[in-house]
Amino acid sequence: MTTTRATAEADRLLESELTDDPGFLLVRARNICQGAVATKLESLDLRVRQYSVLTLACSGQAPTQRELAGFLQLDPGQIVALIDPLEERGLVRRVVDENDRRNKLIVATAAGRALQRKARVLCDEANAETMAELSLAERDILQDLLFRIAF
Amino acid sequence: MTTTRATAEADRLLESELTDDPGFLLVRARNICQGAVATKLESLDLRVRQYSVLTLACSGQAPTQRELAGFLQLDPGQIVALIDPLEERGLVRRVVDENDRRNKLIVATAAGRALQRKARVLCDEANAETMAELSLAERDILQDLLFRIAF
DNA sequence: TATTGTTATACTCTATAACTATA
DNA sequence: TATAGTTATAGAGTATAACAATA
Repeated sequence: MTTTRATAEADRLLESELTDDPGFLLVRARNICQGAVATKLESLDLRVRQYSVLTLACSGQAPTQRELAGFLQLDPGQIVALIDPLEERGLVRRVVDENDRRNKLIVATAAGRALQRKARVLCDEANAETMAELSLAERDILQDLLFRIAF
Repeated sequence: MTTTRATAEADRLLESELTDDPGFLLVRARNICQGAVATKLESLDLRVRQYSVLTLACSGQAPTQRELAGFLQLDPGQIVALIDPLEERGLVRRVVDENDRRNKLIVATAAGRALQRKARVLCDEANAETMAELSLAERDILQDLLFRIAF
């Protein structure tokens, strides 16, 4: 995402009622945050989505691809293309669930866990930059409010 | 966006540290909100982006296409394709800026203003649904926090 | 020379449906 | 028959560069 913050250029547009639209604010905040994270993760050759999958694979919950799709709000068809490169790089493995052989459980390898720890640090940095204007208490409040919308 | 909330299916994944990542929460909240708004606006044959442009065109600020691009975090090249159908439908007009004939000012027509008012009502409904779990005071807080990240 | 809008192109993301293997 | 994963395809969204008109 090369998109500039491009704020100074059009300050007068803040007059618009769009500025009061929480949906619009969510889109802008998400774009800025996503852009910051994506930039940081480039150094590890990871996409934001791949980082999400890797983190879930590290959770110890051994999610199925179907569960990943639900949690990440993606179609199951997209999960395949998301996991393939991670598996090729040896970061995660697809383990057939012996209780139901249709399921493939996604689990991180040692290399995957190591990379996830590095990525996590970069993400935290990016998020801190994005929320630099907010106090730590405000960040906690935001997190709580977003969680209740998101789940 | 057909994406389901798909929460019940993978509640145990909430254990993952991803749940504490404000970037991930922003993405999920934005997806849910965007989906609700998009569904509502379908009845007016409006995309979310088009609604944003239309609202800015109604602001009385007569933005240039360049200013719209900055405010909406889009490349100038995309603004053309965004405005063309609105102009064809007679909702906005491109007015050459006589002070600088390179600029085209985007202004809403009477029909555009009427449609924007309808769309605004639908958006408010969608946003209210998205934030149903939050008290009115909490919605104000969220709006403030998001604004400070977004601008 | 620099900037606005325009056009074209390629790439990513998203949505949909059909196929296979297991149950 | 129903579900999990896979594959293919089309459409929407995004990034990039070149061009004409204007400054």
